[in-house]
Amino acid sequence: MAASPSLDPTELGAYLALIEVSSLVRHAVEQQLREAADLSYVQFQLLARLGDSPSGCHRMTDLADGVVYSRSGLTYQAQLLEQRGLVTRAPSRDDERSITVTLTDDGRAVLARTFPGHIEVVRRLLFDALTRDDVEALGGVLGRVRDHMRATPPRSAAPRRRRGSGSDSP
Amino acid sequence: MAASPSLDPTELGAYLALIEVSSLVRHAVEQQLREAADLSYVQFQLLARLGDSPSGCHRMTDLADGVVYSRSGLTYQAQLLEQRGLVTRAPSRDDERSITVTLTDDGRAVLARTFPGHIEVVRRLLFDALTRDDVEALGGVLGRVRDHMRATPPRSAAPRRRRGSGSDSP
DNA sequence: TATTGTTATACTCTATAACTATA
DNA sequence: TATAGTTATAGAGTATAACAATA
Repeated sequence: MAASPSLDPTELGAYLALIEVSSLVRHAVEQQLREAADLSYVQFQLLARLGDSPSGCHRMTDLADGVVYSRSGLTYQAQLLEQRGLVTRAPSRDDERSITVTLTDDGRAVLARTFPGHIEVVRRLLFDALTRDDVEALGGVLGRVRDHMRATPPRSAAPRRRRGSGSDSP
Repeated sequence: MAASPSLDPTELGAYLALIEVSSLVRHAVEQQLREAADLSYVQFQLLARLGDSPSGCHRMTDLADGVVYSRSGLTYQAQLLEQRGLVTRAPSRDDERSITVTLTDDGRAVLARTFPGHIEVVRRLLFDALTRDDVEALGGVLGRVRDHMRATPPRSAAPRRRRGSGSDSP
């Protein structure tokens, strides 16, 4: 397999541009979040995801699936947020094994206070150079990629599976 | 400040897709590099950049500008590569302050052995869902963003400047 | 037994500041 | 003085494995 694995120059260029752009955006955004609210990007993502939910809460597992790659990593970040009083954690009534993470008023306030600056950085870095057509094209293509990835065997969501390339039958 | 900072839904969607896609690509690629050659992504980038150079060498500063955000971070990674015999470091004849980093034969071999698998992951994840037009559009737009970013005050390349938004008097 | 989550631990990476040496 | 790079140090983040509790 992987006989002629080279990418077209066009593909290679797109890949390298993706890496460079996303790295710079990520870096700039992390810096802004750190200064504005002393939040890591993961922490911000957790708050944003909770804030986006109508109920303002999610189970740990749901959060882990969308944001972080290991459960322990999520536990770590959630603990930090809880210590700062930005979220609460409590067992779910639905399923006693699950923990429901809920955004507090303080957490919502921090989110509201942080979001504008975050968006500002993104817009300046990412969108100021683009036309509306560019933005639509970018979102369209990346959305397609995202859907493809979500449908693809997600190495992360299957901590059980040894990402072995064939016989993983225990 | 930042009175109406919200992004269009289109912009927000493009941004979120960019973050999710780049995170997943990065994660998958890092995993592959770690398993295939025990390389971090930064280390791979350094090797790739050196391999891409006609002379097979670069100054530390040039490498730092393109790959890493702090000089000490680059020193750290370069040391690891040197310990493994994948690069050499020697003072430049041109400017005795500079260190010239050179890819060794072993380094080139590792690069050659690692690149196909790397590309394979990228293609499967990123390009299998895209048409040629998609790829061209993606590369075009991201290339424009990259150019814009490179022209923009690079917070990273100016470790001296306190990125304070006006009065940075300590 | 399978799932949810935590803990303990070890390790990688990164950044800051102080330092040396050359231009 | 400014630039190129290293070192010391400290801290954040992540993953793995072992663990407890619920379904």
